Amino acid sequence: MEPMKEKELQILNASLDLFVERGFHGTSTSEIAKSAGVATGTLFHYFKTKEELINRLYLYSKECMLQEINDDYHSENSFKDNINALWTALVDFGINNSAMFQFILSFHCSPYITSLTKKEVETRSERIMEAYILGLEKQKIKDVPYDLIVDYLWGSVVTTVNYFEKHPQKMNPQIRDLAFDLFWDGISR
Amino acid sequence: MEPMKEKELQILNASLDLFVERGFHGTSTSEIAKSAGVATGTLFHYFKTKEELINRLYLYSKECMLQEINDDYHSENSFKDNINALWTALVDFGINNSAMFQFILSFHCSPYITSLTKKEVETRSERIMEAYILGLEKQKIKDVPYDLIVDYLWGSVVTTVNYFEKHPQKMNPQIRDLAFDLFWDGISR
DNA sequence: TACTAAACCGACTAATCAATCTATAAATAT
DNA sequence: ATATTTATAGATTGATTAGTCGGTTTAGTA
Repeated sequence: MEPMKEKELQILNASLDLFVERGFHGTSTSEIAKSAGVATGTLFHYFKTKEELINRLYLYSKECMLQEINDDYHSENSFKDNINALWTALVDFGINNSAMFQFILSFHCSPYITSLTKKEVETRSERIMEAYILGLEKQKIKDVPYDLIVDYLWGSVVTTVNYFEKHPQKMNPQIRDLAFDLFWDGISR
Repeated sequence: MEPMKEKELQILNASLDLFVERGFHGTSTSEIAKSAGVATGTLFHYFKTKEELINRLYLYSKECMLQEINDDYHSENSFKDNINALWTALVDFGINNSAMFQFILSFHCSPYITSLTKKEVETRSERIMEAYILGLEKQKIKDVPYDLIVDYLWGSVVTTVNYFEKHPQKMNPQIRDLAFDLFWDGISR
């Protein structure tokens, strides 16, 4: 991604919080501009339309998340350890970037995100996941459609992050590892 | 719930589809009225405000879902069989009532649903789940916080329903049972 | 210093929104 | 039969919206 102007980032960050809180149509461009400390004219200088804003915001958020799991794969580690590292990185990202995580969650199947944006994100996502995927040693994992396992991993991450959001006092590595076991013991034979 | 006038139901059904497709603020009351085949005046006769409409729609949807799992508990069956019946009933509801399921998913933590509505739904929900909960025999289940198990069950249902939505050709009882095993083997020791 | 282009501003506009209002028609009660 | 309430419609209203426009400031460059 190209480096971003300061005001552009301010607008992205302001709209991130507002979109999560009130949704796409529930947030007016003037509110975003005010919250970002810029004029509406400036907003439309950086983003041609409100739709372009949310699409760029989606790309930006996904990019942030993917960067977190980019360097976690180590071929010398066991398959379980690698999956655990991936799962944990995603959960940690969700906890430390609550708004971004919720945004990705809420908007990944939203009609405002164009299919072009989705495709761009998916291609990137698949390339990064590839390393983990290749390690999918069939003998240790149940004979279940590959993409069901992937969806199930993401579902488990989402459940865990939301659980920690709801019960912050229970947020500790022990329960986190316990939650991973719920996933791992489910998929392993 | 009280019996509903015909037009009231038409409005609820029309708004269900539109809210899922375009969100709360993305759907205008005039669109809802048109799609329901009534005038806007009629809509506001049955629902004082747009917010009341979405709250009543939420109650109505949850009620439909809870009715599906109301009579499935049988104390003479094993704990696993009961949990399986619950899980399967929820997945089947999600498949057969796609819009309602997505609506519940999207709006259960939405700011438009008042805390009063949420409380009303939760109380009802907890009373129905109680039977299943009581059967939670600790010796068969991992020693994990009770509400994490509940969240994890719901997460597993959501993942499974969405998977079937995405891959309709893979929607069969075999894969459904396989998905249940992913959940069950995760929580059982 | 003088020129240019990009960044930035906020008043403005046409469209759209939730909700109201007035007017009938239908149903129910007396 | 008559009075009263309820159901329905659609035109209307004041507020709000996404996006524009003309002008000003800032930053880079010759």
